[in-house]
Amino acid sequence: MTNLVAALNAAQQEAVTASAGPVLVVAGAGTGKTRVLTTRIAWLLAESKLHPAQIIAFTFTNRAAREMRSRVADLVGAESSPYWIGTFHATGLKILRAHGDRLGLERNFTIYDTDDSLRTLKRVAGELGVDVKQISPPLVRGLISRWKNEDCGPAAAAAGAHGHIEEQAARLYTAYEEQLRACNALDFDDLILRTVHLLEQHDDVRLHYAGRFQHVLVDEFQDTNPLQFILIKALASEHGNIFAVGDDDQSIYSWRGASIANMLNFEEFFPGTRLLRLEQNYRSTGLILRAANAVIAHNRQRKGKNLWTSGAEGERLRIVSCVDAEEEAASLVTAVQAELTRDLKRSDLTVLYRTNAQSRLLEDALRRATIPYLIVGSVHFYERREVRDLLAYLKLVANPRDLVSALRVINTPRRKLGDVTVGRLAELAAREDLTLGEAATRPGLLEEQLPPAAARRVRAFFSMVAAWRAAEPETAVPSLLERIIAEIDYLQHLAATDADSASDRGENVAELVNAAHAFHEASGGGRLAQFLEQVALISDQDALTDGEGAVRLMTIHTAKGLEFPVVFITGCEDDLLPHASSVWEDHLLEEERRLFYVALTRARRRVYLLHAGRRRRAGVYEPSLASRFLREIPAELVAGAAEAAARPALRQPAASEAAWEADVYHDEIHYYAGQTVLHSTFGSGVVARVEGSGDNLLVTVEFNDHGRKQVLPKYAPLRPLD
DNA sequence: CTGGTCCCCGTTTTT
DNA sequence: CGGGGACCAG
Repeated sequence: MTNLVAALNAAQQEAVTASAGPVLVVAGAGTGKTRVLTTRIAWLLAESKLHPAQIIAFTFTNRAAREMRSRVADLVGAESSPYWIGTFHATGLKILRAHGDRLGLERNFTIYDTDDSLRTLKRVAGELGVDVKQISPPLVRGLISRWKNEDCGPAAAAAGAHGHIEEQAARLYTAYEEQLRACNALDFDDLILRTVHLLEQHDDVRLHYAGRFQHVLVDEFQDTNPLQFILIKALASEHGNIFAVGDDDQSIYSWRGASIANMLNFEEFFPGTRLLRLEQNYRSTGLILRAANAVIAHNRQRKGKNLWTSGAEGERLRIVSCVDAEEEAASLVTAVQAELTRDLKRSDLTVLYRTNAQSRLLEDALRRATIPYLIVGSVHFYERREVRDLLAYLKLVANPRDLVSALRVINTPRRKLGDVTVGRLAELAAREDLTLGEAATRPGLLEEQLPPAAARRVRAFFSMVAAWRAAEPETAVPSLLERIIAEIDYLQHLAATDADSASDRGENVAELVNAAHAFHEASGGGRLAQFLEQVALISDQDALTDGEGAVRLMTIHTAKGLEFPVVFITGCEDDLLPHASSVWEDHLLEEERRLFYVALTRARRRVYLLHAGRRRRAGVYEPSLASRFLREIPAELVAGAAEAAARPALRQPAASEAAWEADVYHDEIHYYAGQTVLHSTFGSGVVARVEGSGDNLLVTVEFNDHGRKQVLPKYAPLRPLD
């Protein structure tokens, strides 16, 4: 199997062929991390004669799982590829579906996503009389999530709670857990937490898995949280063959409970660990790497490494200073258009930002310039109201105890079942320990509390649901969905609710139906429960990505793991990148710096760094300073302004000083033959000829050191020296 | 119970 | 500036 590793460099080979036992590979951005993981799997299968079922690999995103699966399949063939390659959540789910009964879980449990959890929490807060103005449900949800990720139950949370807010949150946590149990539902964190409990409390189950999996592989190990690490350790508890790949410099999820300590202390957890480093980068130009190295060197919390490349130095990074965020958007468009006149496709260009809110302005500008663009993974398809409504119907069909879904759709479309009626129904059901549907069909029960007309309407709704449920076993998922849409006259409901958005929302409904058809075909007639599972764990970077001809826009977080020829990093300003909430504490600031590092290292060839002197926040202009991270990039790596102008862009206010760079991008410079100009790469020269105008302006320059060149000022800035 | 109005608040990042 | 929730008048 030498051909497997022949094309790898020495460090990669060492990692791929490492002997059994704990291995930690510190793999910098673009050093072939995925390649090492996939080749390692192939190598294990071939060399150690392992069966595919003896290998388990974890990723963080579905996208990464899919890529790993397909690349392993390329190496060993689809038939011999491991079955257990997936995200932590998906893998937990798989295990819980198989053995959850040992924890008292019913087989058809529902997965509650963030929104479902929040609704549950709000309802519980109402019941407990907790003031949601004082104790905000999203905050509590965050706390509960953190507790769960530290394997801390309601009792322990209450015991360790500090202050009023945490005490109240712990109280809500208790009630929330009871609610989930009553609804036969698990939230995202439970998928891992319960799996851990299952393995801890039932040794036969632990042995079943830990005995079977001979090798545990983990991608993006720096993003694991303590709970995920416990899961990994449990699965590796029999043999200790753990192969983790990560980059401490790309740890950007500590807010989600990820602990860089897992990475920094790996060797303590696993004595005898082989520590390997991948530092040769195959992605970016030398200058981009030098910039990234220089920036990240300011962090103290790191293992330390230095990326290098044997490839070209490439072009310097370009800082684009703008007066305000509107101008930043305009400059982006100009730069994008300039790039498109080179040999690049729109999909080679990617625009990054810190917060989703920044995209609106950029989108507006791109739209005005009729440049096709694609937002990757912001408002998730499955989070749209119309999609969630319909999914709630399906969830209610699949799980009669799903209270959140029942409450969501009982009066959508309007059925004259308002808060009062529904509240009384819920009370009756709780009192009798019944589901809403059972309470509704129990003879005479509704009449205790409800007027006859209301009781009739409630019954009508639940008999409709019951009919769907009865039909479900022999109905294909897409047919069931179409039937529901027709019977509740949902498209009519959309039109009546908001005529403007009805057609967009209608398209989303159609898209959901398409997804159901696609699922039906792909799964060979899979059941409703499977469909809902798949939907629950998918985030739709996976769903709608036919953006070949579009410029991509996404958050830096979303961009992790991807690479692009040209990257535009927008909003390089203090209080945005680094984010305002993170500048006051060192370890938070370091995470922001890692984020910036991730952004830089996405680029293969060119990087644009845009920033604005002011930006609207909540409708009001606020002044913005250039990001401190820009100052951490050595001046000689930055194009144009670097030498002569000493980067005026980095000072504030930028109004007059920013004009120079703004000029470059706004093409307000008039060139003429005989003019002396300065080029960022070729140095100084004399203009020989000027042709064309606007975007097509072509200037022929006789450079002092590089001879005669034709230059498009649009993308190769020329600074007049006269 | 519905539909309208008003006001508040906000924004970090995601499985 | 925009969305969502609270509140009030039919």
